[in-house]
Amino acid sequence: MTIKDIARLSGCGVATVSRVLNNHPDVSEKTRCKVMAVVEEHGFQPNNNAKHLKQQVGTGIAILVKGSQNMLFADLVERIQVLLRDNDRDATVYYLDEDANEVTNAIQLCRERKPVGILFLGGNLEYFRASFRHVKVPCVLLTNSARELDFENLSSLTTNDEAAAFQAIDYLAGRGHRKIGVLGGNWSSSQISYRRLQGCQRAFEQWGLSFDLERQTEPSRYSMADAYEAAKRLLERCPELTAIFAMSDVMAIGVIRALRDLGKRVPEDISVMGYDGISIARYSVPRLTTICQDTRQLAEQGVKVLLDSIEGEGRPVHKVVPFRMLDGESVAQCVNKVERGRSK
Amino acid sequence: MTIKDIARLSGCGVATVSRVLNNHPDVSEKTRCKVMAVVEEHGFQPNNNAKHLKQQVGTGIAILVKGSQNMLFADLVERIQVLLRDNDRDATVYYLDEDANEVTNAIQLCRERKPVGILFLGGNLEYFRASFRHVKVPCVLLTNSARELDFENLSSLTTNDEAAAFQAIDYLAGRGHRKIGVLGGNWSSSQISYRRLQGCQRAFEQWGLSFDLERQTEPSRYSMADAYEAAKRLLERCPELTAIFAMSDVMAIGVIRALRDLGKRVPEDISVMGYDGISIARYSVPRLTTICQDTRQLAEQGVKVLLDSIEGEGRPVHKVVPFRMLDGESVAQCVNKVERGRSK
DNA sequence: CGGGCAGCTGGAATCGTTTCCAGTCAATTG
DNA sequence: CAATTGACTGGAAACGATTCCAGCTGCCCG
Repeated sequence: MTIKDIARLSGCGVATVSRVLNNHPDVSEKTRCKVMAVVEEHGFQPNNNAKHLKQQVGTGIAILVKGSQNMLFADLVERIQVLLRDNDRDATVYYLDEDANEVTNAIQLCRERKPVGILFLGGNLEYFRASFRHVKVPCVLLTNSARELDFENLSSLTTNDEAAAFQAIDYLAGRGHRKIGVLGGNWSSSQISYRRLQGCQRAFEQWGLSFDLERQTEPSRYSMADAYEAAKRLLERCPELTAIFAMSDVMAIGVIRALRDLGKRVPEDISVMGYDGISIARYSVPRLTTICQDTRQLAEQGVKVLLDSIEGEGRPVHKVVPFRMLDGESVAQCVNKVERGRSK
Repeated sequence: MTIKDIARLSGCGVATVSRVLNNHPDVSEKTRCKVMAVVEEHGFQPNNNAKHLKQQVGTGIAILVKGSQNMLFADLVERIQVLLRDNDRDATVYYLDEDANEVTNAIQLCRERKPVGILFLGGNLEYFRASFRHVKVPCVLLTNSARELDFENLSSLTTNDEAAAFQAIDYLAGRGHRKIGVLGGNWSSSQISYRRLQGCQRAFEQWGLSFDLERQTEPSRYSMADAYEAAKRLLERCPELTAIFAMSDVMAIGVIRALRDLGKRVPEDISVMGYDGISIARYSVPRLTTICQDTRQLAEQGVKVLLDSIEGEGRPVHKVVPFRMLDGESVAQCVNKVERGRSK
């Protein structure tokens, strides 16, 4: 069933049918009805390949997601999909392994599909530097800043990771914690983790707390399983900790489980601070005290920026969306006076 | 940059270039190299619209997901995407609201996109009866059986919900629980919930336990927030319960949170049984005792069945994949002798 | 009455591929 | 040496839409 058949059946030319289908103004009401009747009757749908071939555009948008365990991203992806659909766009999601090597692969796929725009969740700047040179379509990086790259087609939206991490540590220190462990991604390969770490360090300095990077931190993937193991390693090496800052809520869940398996209570024996503010934070036991990223804004603005870029609206933008602290039950006032007295 | 340019630059015909690009055998090694060199140099990618237009096929697969809160589906979607990618297919995910009205909308989109196959997670048979009449491409329904529909193009893969729910209740009853609440979807609109409910009822009968459908059950969406509220309503109405069976782990998390907020300990005061076996089950506090669906098999077999159908391999199939009980800490032996003594 | 114009229509060119088919060239064979 | 083969090759016709452009009305006005 093609446009030609419709033309034949409705007794007019293909051009007219096309005009009806695309709501062009200069076609008489009578003809429009006649054509629509035939179209309805046969449930005709124009062939998108032919359409896009002629129009020289795709409509599809690619969503690249790095680290599928990340529930924040799952939330974002869903919001984004809905928003795009409201704008008559549809999106293909590509999940990338947290390990880097699959990325070029995904970009390859992405280029084959010729999306008209790309949303990248959690990507590293290195990927862009290395592989996005030849990507010409507009691109929005979410939860990471690409300000320093200033590519012609690359915008970015992020939480102020440094400030958020600062506040997390500040919050813990303000409750008396002096020995705080930090669990996050690989500092050297992930800007996001690195910036959060910097925020931590600034807070430690400001409070005059010593911070031994080697001892008090432990790299981990952003998954419960990895964080579980990492927390055990960390606590074995550094048993004097009274609080742990996990750089994602999913990790925090793993950490809490690990602590309980070690016979420690949260928050009575040790406090845990999360990051992200995923929905489970409000339902877990104990409820997570966490840094809450604004997924609604990230999604809405991300989509808006991308669509604007696709429409050809000027220069890339690099925005920072606000975060807020979400109080839970996983952080307690530090009362281990005995411990602190004994140490040193 | 088109295939014609490549032809001109490499000094041969378009047909030859096309053959090189598609790895056809009858092209000399020399020509192949020459063409590939030009292709590499310019980073040429053939236009998929033209390709698919000519080949009369899309390669895309649509994944329809009903109820985005469902983490089991999130897990499945990711596995499926990876599997499809390994088979050189790419997929577009459409999230549907748990409310029905959006479905036709999605089907509309689906038809515009002309996917070559559809994977439907958690769909109701009514959707198919109503809206899938005209969908001609192969379709696989996951986590629900479509055996009774016997559409030409509709396969299905599911866990034996009835047996699984039976085992859940049987497990609880076997640990001394006599008053068990059930939290699930809307029995009348969701076959999945209904079959699980039937399994429950069979178990109650077999143990000779009374079961008041109105009092002891509470419908809820498959989300933490809804289950939280539903559990509170249920317990207010029916305070003598010693165990609650939640028809998804996500719901179980909400239930546990609600119970704690009511001052009840899990599992000491009241036991909670989940369903799905999502990864968080092993990390939550307490660890969930739950029915574990085999997501690996669901994904692998689902993809296999769909791809086979696309290749045109005969009749639709309706398979049942095994489940298993995952022991956690959210169910305890019922020792409320006082309670039981007092009642009646 | 004829020229001009507006409103509508349909033929045909176009988009970038794939693939059929006819053609070239060199090697092999009777 | 001519004929037959086989391995390659390139021109051109699809695929199904959009859109330019030319044509056909009917109408108004001078």
